[in-house]
Amino acid sequence: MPELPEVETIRRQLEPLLIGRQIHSFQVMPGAERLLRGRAAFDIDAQVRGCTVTAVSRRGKYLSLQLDSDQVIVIHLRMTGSLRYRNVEHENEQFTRAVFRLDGNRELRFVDVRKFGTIDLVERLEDALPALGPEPLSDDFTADALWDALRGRLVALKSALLDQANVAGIGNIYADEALFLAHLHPECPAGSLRPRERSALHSAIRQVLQQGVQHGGASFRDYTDSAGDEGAQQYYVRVFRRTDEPCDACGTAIRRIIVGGRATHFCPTCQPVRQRSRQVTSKRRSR
DNA sequence: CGTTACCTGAAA
DNA sequence: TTTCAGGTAACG
Repeated sequence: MPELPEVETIRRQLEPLLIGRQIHSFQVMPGAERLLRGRAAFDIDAQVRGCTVTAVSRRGKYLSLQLDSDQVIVIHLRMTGSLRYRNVEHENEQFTRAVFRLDGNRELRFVDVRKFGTIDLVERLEDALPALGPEPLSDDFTADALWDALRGRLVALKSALLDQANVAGIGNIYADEALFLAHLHPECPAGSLRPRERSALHSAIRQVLQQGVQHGGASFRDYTDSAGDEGAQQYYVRVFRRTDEPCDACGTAIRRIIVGGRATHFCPTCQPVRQRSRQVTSKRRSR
């Protein structure tokens, strides 16, 4: 469920709460063992016991807790995962799948209805990450860097935005929103963008993600932050899940289509299919 | 490359 | 009862 702005919101909340805290134990609930991707809970528990959290970071949609043992806990929330920072006495959330017991009678709870989320323990962060594109809110993310990822590709532009190897952290909400802001049709070939469109897309991506962070993320269905509160970004979306509602730029009914297997929302007037898609040139060399 | 599987509950 | 879901990896 959570995309970059939601994970960043959680990171900002947890950072001051977790830094300096010692982990007393780690436990996985019965039936949720798969979230460790084959590793045994007792093994993780043995390694993190007594360790202190020294940093809380984010890369794309991954959250990581650096430990003073020089190991890193890497968490991905996938579709319905969330984290809760609670006092031990606080009522247990339904669908709690794993718990880090901390000093001061605190707990970090991993809650996840669908059990898609994962927790890894590694020596170096990169060991737990797949190939990821640039961080869209960092200086590394330039219009040129974006174009490097899109050039030569025939896939639907939206699918390219969802590919974490191109840009890290964009998900279904912010892909639709960025394309709306950039006036680009979600199905146009990724490699067909002209220079102005590339820079429009580049700034649209940054804008929607920044706005998402400012509003504490978007709570459409499941997302809540580490205190259990909702974000506000759902009140600011222009197209996402607004099927048949009037576009607030031009009044045209928002359309919903499926692109790359994902529900996709756009304004057919503000985001027209390009008359003649320009040739996709220079094939991109394989990474 | 597009499609399917992974899970489970809420909404239609 | 069926459809749908803020994601990704594994298919063919």
